[in-house]
Amino acid sequence: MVAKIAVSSAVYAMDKPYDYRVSPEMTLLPGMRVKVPFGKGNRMIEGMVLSVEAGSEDGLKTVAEQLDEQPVMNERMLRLAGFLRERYFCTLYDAVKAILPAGLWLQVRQRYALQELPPDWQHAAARQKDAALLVQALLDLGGEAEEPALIRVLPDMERRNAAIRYLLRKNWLRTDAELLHKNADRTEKLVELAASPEEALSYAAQKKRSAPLQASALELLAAVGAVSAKELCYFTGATNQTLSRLETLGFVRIFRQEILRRSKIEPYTGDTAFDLTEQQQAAFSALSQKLGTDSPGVSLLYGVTGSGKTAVYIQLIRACLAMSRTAMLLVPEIALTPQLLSLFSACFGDKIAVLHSSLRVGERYDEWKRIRRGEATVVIGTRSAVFAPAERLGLLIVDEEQEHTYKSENSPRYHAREVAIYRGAREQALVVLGSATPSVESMYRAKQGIYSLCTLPYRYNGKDLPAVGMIDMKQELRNGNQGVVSGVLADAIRDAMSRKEKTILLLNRRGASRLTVCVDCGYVAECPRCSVHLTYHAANRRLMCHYCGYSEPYAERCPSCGGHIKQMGFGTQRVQMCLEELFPGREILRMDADTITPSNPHEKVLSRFANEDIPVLVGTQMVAKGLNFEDVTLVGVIDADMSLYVDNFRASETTFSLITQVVGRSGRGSKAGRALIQTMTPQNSVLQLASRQDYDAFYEQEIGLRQARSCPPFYDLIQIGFTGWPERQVIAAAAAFRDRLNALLNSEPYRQVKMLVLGPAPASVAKINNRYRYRLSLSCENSRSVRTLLAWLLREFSRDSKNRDVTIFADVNPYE
DNA sequence: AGCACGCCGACT
DNA sequence: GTCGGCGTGCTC
Repeated sequence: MVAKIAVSSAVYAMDKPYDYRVSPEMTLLPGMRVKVPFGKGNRMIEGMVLSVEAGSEDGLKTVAEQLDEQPVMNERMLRLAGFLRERYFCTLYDAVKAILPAGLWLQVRQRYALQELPPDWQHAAARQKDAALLVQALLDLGGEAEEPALIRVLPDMERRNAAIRYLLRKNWLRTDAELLHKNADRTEKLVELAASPEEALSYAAQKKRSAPLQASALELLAAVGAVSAKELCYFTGATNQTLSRLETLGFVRIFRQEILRRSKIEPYTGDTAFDLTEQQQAAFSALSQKLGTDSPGVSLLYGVTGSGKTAVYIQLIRACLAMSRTAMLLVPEIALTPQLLSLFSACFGDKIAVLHSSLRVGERYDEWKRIRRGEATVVIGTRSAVFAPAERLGLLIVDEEQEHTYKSENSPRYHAREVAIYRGAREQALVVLGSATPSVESMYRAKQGIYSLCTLPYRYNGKDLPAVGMIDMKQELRNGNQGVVSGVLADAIRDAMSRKEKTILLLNRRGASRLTVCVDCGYVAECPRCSVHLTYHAANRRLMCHYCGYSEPYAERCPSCGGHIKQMGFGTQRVQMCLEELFPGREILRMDADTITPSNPHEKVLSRFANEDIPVLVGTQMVAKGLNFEDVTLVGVIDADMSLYVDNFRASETTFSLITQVVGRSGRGSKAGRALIQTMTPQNSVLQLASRQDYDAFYEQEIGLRQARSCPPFYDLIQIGFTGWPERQVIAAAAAFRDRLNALLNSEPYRQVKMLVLGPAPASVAKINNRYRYRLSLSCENSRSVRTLLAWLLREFSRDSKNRDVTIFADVNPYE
């Protein structure tokens, strides 16, 4: 028999199914993982069996080991892997890894080894027939075996376990758990002191001069005993190299451990029998009609913030379960939706399975198994949950479908919404895209009739949307206010405080960060390996690079002229300080990537804001989404322009969506809400429309621009990325690729393909880790023939020895 | 990517 | 003469 196998070590240019001989004693089925010898050195690598057929075994290598007793992917999942490969230019195995849970690679295999047996062991075990059977089998296998081998000898689990216990008790057998394969995704590298603290400290004192990093790492460890490698590097500036040096010296032990973290589901206290409003009922009827039909298609559920989309979701899922089909709800970010989780758990109890990245590997794997066995019929999760092995899928909901978190940043660079639509079509499941500010692409398709459209135009509580005011920061500057909080906003906050109402402030600071500059000579601290500025972290008093992890100690004096170093620009911290000055004695709560840690998670910050006497919450994007606080009546956007003037065709859409969402946080309770937007460009039409919450007008304006610029939804944008060193070689390689592509586009059969090729241009971060990054931008119809052409060119590029030092990759409709 | 093969320069 | 530099080509 011949198996076609997708191998793990294949890079894109050499990715194809490889044929292997299957020995007769192996029962291989498609969807099983295997180990196979590969390449000249016959090193053992992982593979996924795609098919097993009779055929010529001439010159084939043989499958070495079977890793699964049962297939872990069914035919449909294998087809999905093929779809990902074709659509997102990744290898088949990358697709497999995206589809399967990380826990599958962390499966613990019990390994058993025989110990020295007494000479009369057969006699001693005469009354333990099962145990004798296992011992004989182990002897035949050379004294050692793994669980599956013992299962073959003694399939009955109860009897097998009893026999094993007996042998372990007698010390005839030893067992240890062998990690089959370490998937580092959700494990954490920990460093622990291996010597006594005294020893470590004396070595540290001695090496203070010659190896200051080793010294400070040891000092920290002497104080705390064990710490994650990441934190250790963060606080001392040590690198992994420092740590491995300390390990070889015998001062520390480095090991991996699963991250222990799980967001608990808070009990839900409200009612779970929903009386749908008229508009909700209308949407529900329209959507539920499609459930269970032959081609239910895709529906866009466009409901303004607070219109009650969740109630519609719940009723739809109930209807879907009633047809004994399963349902899936994708959300942009689990951590931000604790309220949603408790609601769903109240409605569906044990039927729900929750999948997201901050689960422990084991938990994630357990949830995956529950879904596969059909025990869990409602799947809730983030991006990768779209691959959940749900059978008889009837409904796929993508909530806040415009969110960028649905797009994967690394290979396979898939978009969960697109995968959901693919699955929906394959599995005859209804796809519902929900949003208060739909992506322009989805709304366009709805208006074209490709998707059906359901609208929830009114707020659930019947309240008007908050009144929104614009504050011209240019005017503020002219009036001599250099601060980050305008007089008008400060007055409004004070006003809200006096009524014991609360304020949320959004700092829209995507991509922007503080600069560390010398006020005397203008020196700016930059990363030596990347083309970015270093940012100051107060926690460890170091300047850090967010891209490569480089860090250096913060110096008070300029390294080039000895002048004064100052922090420029502002972050949430600066806003917080500014407010503390304005309102002495009042606590100002801050929520951003720096303040959210495992010991201080979202939920904790949010519950403090809800329950304590804290008048203001200031934070980044994370304060914009999904929060529901009764007494928040004021929302302020500190710098609305920030995300507007970036080089990205989605900038307007993102800004519009963010401002609409955060404005919607105001006035959710009984009192009317208000919002204030600070901007340097109050005349900007996107801000104007966002302040009026006028999505329809925004859409009309934006769709025109998209058409004029050949952007999605009219054409797909395929970005070809080139990274390497030196810079001119990267540029030359990108230019050569462009010329080759243009030449092909000018000849048959591609003459009729419409494609606009731009570049090469440096990527937004032009250098990371000493590798230069350039890209070509292709605007084109994303047809099969275009993809085939690009796939072929990508392969050719990698095979060309001129491009040895340049790596190439494609990204379809990147968000960046 | 990784690994071996192969063809040239610097050494015991 | 050989050890090893890395350019080249292939992976069932």
